[in-house]
Parts: sequence; structure tokens; C-alpha cells
Amino acid sequence: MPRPAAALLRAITACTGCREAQALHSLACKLGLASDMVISTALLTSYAKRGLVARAQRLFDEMPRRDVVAINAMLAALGAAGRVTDARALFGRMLDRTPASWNTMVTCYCRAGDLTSARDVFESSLRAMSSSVVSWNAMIDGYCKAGRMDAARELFDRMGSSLPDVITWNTMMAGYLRGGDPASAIAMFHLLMRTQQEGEQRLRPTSGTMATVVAACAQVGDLALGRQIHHLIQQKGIWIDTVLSNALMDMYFKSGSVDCALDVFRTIPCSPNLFCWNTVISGLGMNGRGEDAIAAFHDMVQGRGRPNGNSVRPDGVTFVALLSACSHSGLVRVARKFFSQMLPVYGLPPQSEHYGCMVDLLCRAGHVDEAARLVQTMPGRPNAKVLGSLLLDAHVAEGQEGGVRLSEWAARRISKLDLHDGAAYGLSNVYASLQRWDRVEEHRRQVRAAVRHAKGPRRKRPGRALL
DNA sequence: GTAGGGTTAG
Repeated sequence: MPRPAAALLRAITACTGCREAQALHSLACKLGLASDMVISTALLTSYAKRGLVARAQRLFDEMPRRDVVAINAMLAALGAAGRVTDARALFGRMLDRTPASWNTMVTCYCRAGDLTSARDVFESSLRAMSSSVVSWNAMIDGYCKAGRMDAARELFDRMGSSLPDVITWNTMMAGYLRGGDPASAIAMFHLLMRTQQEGEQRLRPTSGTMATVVAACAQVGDLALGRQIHHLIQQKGIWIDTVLSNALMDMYFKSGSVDCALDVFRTIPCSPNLFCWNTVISGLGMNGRGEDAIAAFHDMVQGRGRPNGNSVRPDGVTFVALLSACSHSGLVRVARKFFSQMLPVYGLPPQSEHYGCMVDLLCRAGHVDEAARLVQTMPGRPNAKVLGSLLLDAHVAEGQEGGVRLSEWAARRISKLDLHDGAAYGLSNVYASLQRWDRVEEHRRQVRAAVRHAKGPRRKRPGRALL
């Protein structure tokens, strides 16, 4: 490939924005490289990654010739956009399919939640002798993400001992973790280490393996194992990327080892990204270090805190972390300021979880009336999250009759929401803790009645008010 | 140039 084409290709694969992709596209045209199949395929993928399927499609349609890689790229673009029917049609027209074509279809169906079709395509790929370990991994991941760990495990076991690669193991571990079974994720990690020691050199754990098992340690609260794994990571010289850094920091923060967490933060190999900052801010907050959390926030937006650090734009999660940090440390005035700056300064309209944080914070500080005003003036109808905060926190303002009244107002509003939300069932307990036994019975009757109503033949659409 | 996994809040 001539030098300008190679340079252009590198730029296309590395580019990050829509306008950048468009600029590189027109550059390719001016250089007379637009008809180059490799360049066009890279551009197609670049558009697809930014969610610009229509542009990707046009590029594809205008290609004078299309090889199997170009078609596979288009197939993936359609799949990522959820256009299952179009993907299937294109796949059906393909004369020679590579394993990547089959795998793309499996992933496409899995993402659309159609596991039956995914399984059909997967089995066909086995029959067509066009499968690879990637097909198995894609299918297993589909089951994992659908919460069907039994089916995932069955496939994993069917693979035998030589076919699974480290990604297969990572997928299974992550599946267990996401499915709320961190103990099984840890068990698989031990099994992986044993298998590797028995001579499977392909099964060297990656930073992804370590991130998952560390997250599992954090969930079961096994700091001892977590530390051991941290040592193992250093001993094996596994590269601690931002993902693994986050998992380690999170584990240390959750176990109260703030200094260890900050040590990890200081040694992140590149400039910390949004995820890293969010982890640090929430971690400091949950350890009662509200002032430090706020300082971290300022470092984040100003690009300080690290030599040659970049400025990072906060997102909604950042503000949940920041506001709850304020809440844990009783920093009411600062929280009000940040909350009011969200839209005008940072361009982030407060969501219900942010209102929830503010309600939580105001109630804890005894500003029950202000919390009530906030909920009553928030745009849209307050949902179970916000009302739940109000319900659970308003009576914390002890001895305040207003608090109890507000709690009850929230309870009534919740009972008008969809009861399948689960929040309504928690109500009885709150009443009980308020020692209002008369209301407990009354509420339980309401819940029973509403559930009967919900199960009845005239079931309304879920998510709508029942009363 | 195309196909698979991993981290963050409450």
C-alpha cells in the first residue's frame, strides 16, 4: 500500500468523532483513494461506530466492488444498529461466508434478544465447518447477557478442554459476576489458573480476567483474596490498564482502604478517563471524604491532579457520585451549588437519580420542606426512585411531624405507581419502622388489591398508574 | 479494513 494510503488508514482507525470521520472521507476522495476497498471498509466501520448507519450504507452501496471483508463490515454495521432483518437479508445473499460472517450474525441475533435464531445460526456454522472459537464465545456471551448461565455453562462444557481460549473463560466469569454470582466467577478463576499451570499456555490471564475477578472479590467482600490477586498481577507483569485500575480502586474503596485505592489511581498508566474519575469521586464519598471528592471533581474538569492530565467532562454518573459524596459528609451548600450548575455549566439536565440524591441530602440535614418543594417542582412525575428517597429519608429528620407527613405523602404517591416496581412492597416495612401499625394493615390491603387488579383480565399496560 | 470478553453510582 502506498504511504499516503497507509497514513490515511491509520488516521481512520484511530479517529474519534463524526466530523473527523467525514473530513477523512473527503480527504480520501480528494486523494483519489475513495475507491480503494480497504480505505472504504475502514471508513464504513468508522461511520458505523459513531452510529451513522445510513452513511455506512451509502458508502457500501457506492463501492464499485465489494469483497467479503467489506460485506462483513456492513453486516456488523447493520447488526450494531439493530437492523436484524436487513442483516439477515445481506447474509442470505452472500455467496462465500467466512467465520466472521457467521459470528456477526450470531452476535446480531443475541443483541436483538433472539437467542433461538442465534442458536440456529450457531449450529449451522458448526455444520458448515465455518465456526471458530469466536462463534462459541459469541453464543456463550449471548446466553450470559440474557441471564441464562445454565445454557452458557452447557456450551462451555461441550467445548472440551482444548477449544476454550482465555476470552471464553473471561466471558463465563463476567457472566457469573453480572448474574449476581461472584462466588462462581471466583471459582472459575481458580480453575483457570489450575488449567493454565497444567500446561495450557494459551490460557494466560489477561487484564480483563483480572478486572473481573477483582470485581468479584469486591462484591463478596474478600479483600484478602483481592490483595493476593493484586500481587499476582504485579508478579506476572500484567498490564494494569484503566479498566483493571478501576476494578482495583473500587475494591479498595469498598473495603475502606482509601490509601491503596489512591495509590492505584496515581499509577494509572495514561491520563485517567471518565470512568476512573467517577470511581475516585464515589469512592472518596462513600468513605466520608466529601471534601476530597469535591477536590477530585475540580481536578477532573480542570485536568489537574496528574502531570499532563487531560480535562475530562463530567457525566450524569459523576454528579450522582458528587452529590452523594456531599450527602455523606453533610455538605449541603456545596451540593445545592453543584445541583444548580448541572444544566447551565455542564449541560447535563438533572435526572431523577440526581433529584433522589438531593432529597436524600436535604432530608438528612433536616431541610425536609426544601426536599418537598424540590420534588413537587421537578419536571415530569416523580418516579419510584425519588419518592423512595423521600419516603425513606423524610422520617430520618427525627421528631419532625413534617417529616412523617411527607413520608406518608410519598407513600401515597408510590402506591399510585406501578406496584411491580417493587418499591411499593418496601413501604410496609417503612410504616412498621415508623410504628404506625394501623397504616401497615391499610397499606398491605392496598397492595393486595392493586396486585389483584394488576393480575386481573383488564390488565393495563405495565408502567402505567393503576389507580 | 470485518467477528468474541473485562471497569464506574445508588
